Amino acid sequence: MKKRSTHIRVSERMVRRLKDHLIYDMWKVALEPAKARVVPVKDKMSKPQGGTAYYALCICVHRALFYLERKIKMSKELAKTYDPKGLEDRLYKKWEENGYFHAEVDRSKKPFTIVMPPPNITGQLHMGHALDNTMQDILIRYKRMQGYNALWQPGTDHAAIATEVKVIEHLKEQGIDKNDLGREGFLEKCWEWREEYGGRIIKQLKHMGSSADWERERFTMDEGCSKAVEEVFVKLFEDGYIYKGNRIINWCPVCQTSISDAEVEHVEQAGHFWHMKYEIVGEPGRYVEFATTRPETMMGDTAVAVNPADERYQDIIGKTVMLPFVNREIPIIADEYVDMEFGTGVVKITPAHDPNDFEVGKRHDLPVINIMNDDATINANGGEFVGMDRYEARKLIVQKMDEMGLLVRIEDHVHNVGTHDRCKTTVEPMVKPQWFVSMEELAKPAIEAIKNGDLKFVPKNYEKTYLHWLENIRDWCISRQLWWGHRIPAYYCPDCGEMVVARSTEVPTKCPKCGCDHMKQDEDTLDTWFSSALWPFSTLGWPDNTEDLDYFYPTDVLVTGYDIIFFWVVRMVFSGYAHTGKSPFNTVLIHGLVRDSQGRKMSKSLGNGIDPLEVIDKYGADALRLTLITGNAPGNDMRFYWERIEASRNFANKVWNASRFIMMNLEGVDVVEPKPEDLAIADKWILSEVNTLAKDVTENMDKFELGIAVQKVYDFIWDEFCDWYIEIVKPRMYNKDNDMASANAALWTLKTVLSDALKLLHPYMPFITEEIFCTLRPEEETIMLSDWPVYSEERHFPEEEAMIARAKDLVRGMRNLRTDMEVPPSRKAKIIITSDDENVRNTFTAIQDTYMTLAGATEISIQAGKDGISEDAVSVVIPDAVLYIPLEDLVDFEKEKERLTKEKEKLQKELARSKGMLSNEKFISKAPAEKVAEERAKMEKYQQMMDEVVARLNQMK
RNA sequence: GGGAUCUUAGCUCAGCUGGGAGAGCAUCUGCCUUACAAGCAGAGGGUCACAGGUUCGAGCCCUGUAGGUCCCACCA
Repeated sequence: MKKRSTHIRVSERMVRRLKDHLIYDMWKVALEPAKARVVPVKDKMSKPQGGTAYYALCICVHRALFYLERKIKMSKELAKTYDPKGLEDRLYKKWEENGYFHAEVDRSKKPFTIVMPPPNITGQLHMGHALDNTMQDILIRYKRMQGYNALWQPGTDHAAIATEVKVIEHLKEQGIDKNDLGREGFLEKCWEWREEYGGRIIKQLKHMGSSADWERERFTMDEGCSKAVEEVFVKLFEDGYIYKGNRIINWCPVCQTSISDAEVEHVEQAGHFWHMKYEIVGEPGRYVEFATTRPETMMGDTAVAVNPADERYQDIIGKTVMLPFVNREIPIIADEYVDMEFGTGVVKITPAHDPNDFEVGKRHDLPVINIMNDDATINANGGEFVGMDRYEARKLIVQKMDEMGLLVRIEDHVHNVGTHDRCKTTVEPMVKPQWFVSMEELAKPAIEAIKNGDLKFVPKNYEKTYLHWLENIRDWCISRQLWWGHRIPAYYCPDCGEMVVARSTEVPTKCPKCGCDHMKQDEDTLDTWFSSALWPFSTLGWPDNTEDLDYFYPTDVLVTGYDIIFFWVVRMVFSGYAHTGKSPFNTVLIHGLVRDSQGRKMSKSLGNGIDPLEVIDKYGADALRLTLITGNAPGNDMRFYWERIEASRNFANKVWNASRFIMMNLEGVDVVEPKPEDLAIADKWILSEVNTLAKDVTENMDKFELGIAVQKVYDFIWDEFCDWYIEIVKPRMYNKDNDMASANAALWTLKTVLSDALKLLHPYMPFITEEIFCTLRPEEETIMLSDWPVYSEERHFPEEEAMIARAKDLVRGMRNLRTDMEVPPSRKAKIIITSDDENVRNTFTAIQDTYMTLAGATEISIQAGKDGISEDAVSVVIPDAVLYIPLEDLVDFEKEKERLTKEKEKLQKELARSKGMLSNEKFISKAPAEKVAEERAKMEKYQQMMDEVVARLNQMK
């Protein structure tokens, strides 16, 4: 436990002054018994502050002690600053132990379901998770408070490649090679690794305050999910959507597996264009010149192609050229694919190592010659270059071509190179037997879903991205040459080659064709996303027809980043339609990336990532959550910087202190619901404000405008509740007038409004709100199951709102005047309010106690005319009234004139604008009547204020 | 090549269906005031990228230009 002591913070300069006056030592002596000490502060307060020093000199020792006693008393009850440490873990434990997160089928309630995007078991919590999970938690907590049966279904993903790479590394450290262990042995290690580290990310998510139903935690490779995967594979195969084929795929030479198109990231790279030539057979000295970015593939060339319409090459179509090194004669063919305008209009065709060439090759029945091994070294088909790495071979080939006089020139060239998004290795297109999902038919309902409104994206513009991808979809390569993952349920007969696809419960022991008894399962596993695609329903029990599935499915909202729309969202949607007949969710809430303060992507290699756990440790989870949600439009990337976290922390502290103050005043007092007539105008006003706030926040949250919603709560608590209401009711709280009913009403209102505000804030800042709520209302068990505030017409008080608006105008006018005229706040004054309007005068009388203290008034008199106002009073014009303050000795007439002139200019501008609009006939005739009326009212108000200012100026002459 | 998106105060960003430009941070001034100096009260600061158009009225809608970011795409 941190030991607390009370500090009096003073600037170094003040300490010097105090010492000069011998007060310092006296002060220290006086502070001793209170165990407090004076701490000179270097930072903010070291700037010269004449007023501060002056004030300090005036403080007598007794007064210092009075404050100290109070401060010490308060620090005993609740810490002076909000300290999230300790408190967060304690509250989270309470929530979890009480089962607040758990959801069971309950037909009397409406379900609300979110499936958590399963984090990789290899993952460490990063800002992306933090944002994603905060948004989900906000929605879940909100709906739960609204009375929905809210289920947040969590779990983890087996992350095939990532995990396999991780475990291989792990084994390497122990000197073990994957292949020595064999498939079974390796898988055992993977499971062990998962046992040890796989739950790490879940623990970290809990630090965020995530209220997921951990009792339902799932894993993409657990029994149920695996069953779902198998079922889907078999079904899709039987229906003809899954096929095996020898196609050109993206091969990662480092991970040694095929990858899908979505996993290929195109990166711009500076490379070269090598212009080379092949000699035409039978025409010595005649060459065809072409350009290539990848000379090393030339041993796999099986043709040279030109455009059939290209006049330059008409006479050579059908001839052959000689391929150097391997001395193979290859044809010159004509194909539309070749762009005549580009380069020399000649393309070398390498069907085994280029997707386009593969297509050309198919059209022309060209042989496919693979020249590479799985690790991207040249194989036996590469003649003399066998065994070399692809880049090494490239260099040597260029050199040798040059020596043979076949290299024409080298050009610099920037081009897009496909890389594996996980390891950044340049992918090698290769022809291999792989499994595919035929997408065209399956995509149709997913496209239709957007068009018929079954599925919508927030923000909406991502629907275009989604549709564009689906409308141009290509078949999905689903097989991976990995061990960790769902093994493809296909079985082969080694004798006759027969293949059977079957559920594990129906695997044939004997080959159905030749009857042999040694069927072997396919070595490959499935793409990780194949199982994630089923996540919304596999976690609820599918393929079995469970109660959970029937009740919680389809889910309501899916929250995820725009970066995995193609990987995941698209695949979940088409899978949902294919296997359950429904879209797996009706709304996709998309968020952006969290970037660093300079707008760069946070990445390990740059080392610019900010660890959410570090932020939580320093500022608390609530501050982190608030920072991630505010100041950013849905779907946009956001920058993270520490100043923003501090601002959030400051807000938490504000909430903490306001609550602490209220609770201190509630101590030992029995607060009861006041009679309606006991509620003061200010009470009704703030009750009305929080009532409207509940409506607005609910509306924003229903539209998924989370940032706007919490911003409104923030503004309400800080500006309206703390800076106005609490200040207004302080005299009543202290019960200076000895009016019990009034004090009770004030305290009751404080308590009520604070409770509602805390509830509205709870989804965003769960910890601090829970801690305060439970202290404020010991009879309540938790805020997270309390009722969400609902707008009620009975608590709508427009008249009181208007009245308090007048009080604010008055106080602001007084404050401005004090600043302009340099009247110190300590100087209290008499205020005379004049207004011709009786109603206005009555209002100012009625709300006198709301502004008297804040305006720094000792006495208020309200009158119609200007009788009895001394000539040298200072005045402020506010809507419908003028304030006069007799400050004889302080009035500087020049300053006063200056002030009023400035005011006049301001009003003139406003008046000109208003008059301009109203004298525009077209505005009068075409704009809606209410707008015209509004403008007219404004004009009248300005005119009236203007008249007052002018009258005042004339009087001063 | 196609598409999306952005350009608003010194910085980071809000600004919902078009109706008097906002916040936080930073800056300046005054303040230890019966919760909070992680605070209070004031103040300054913007031709809303540019050019047209629609409209009584445009930061917002339309067209174009410039610049930035991102996604998709088979130009060797």
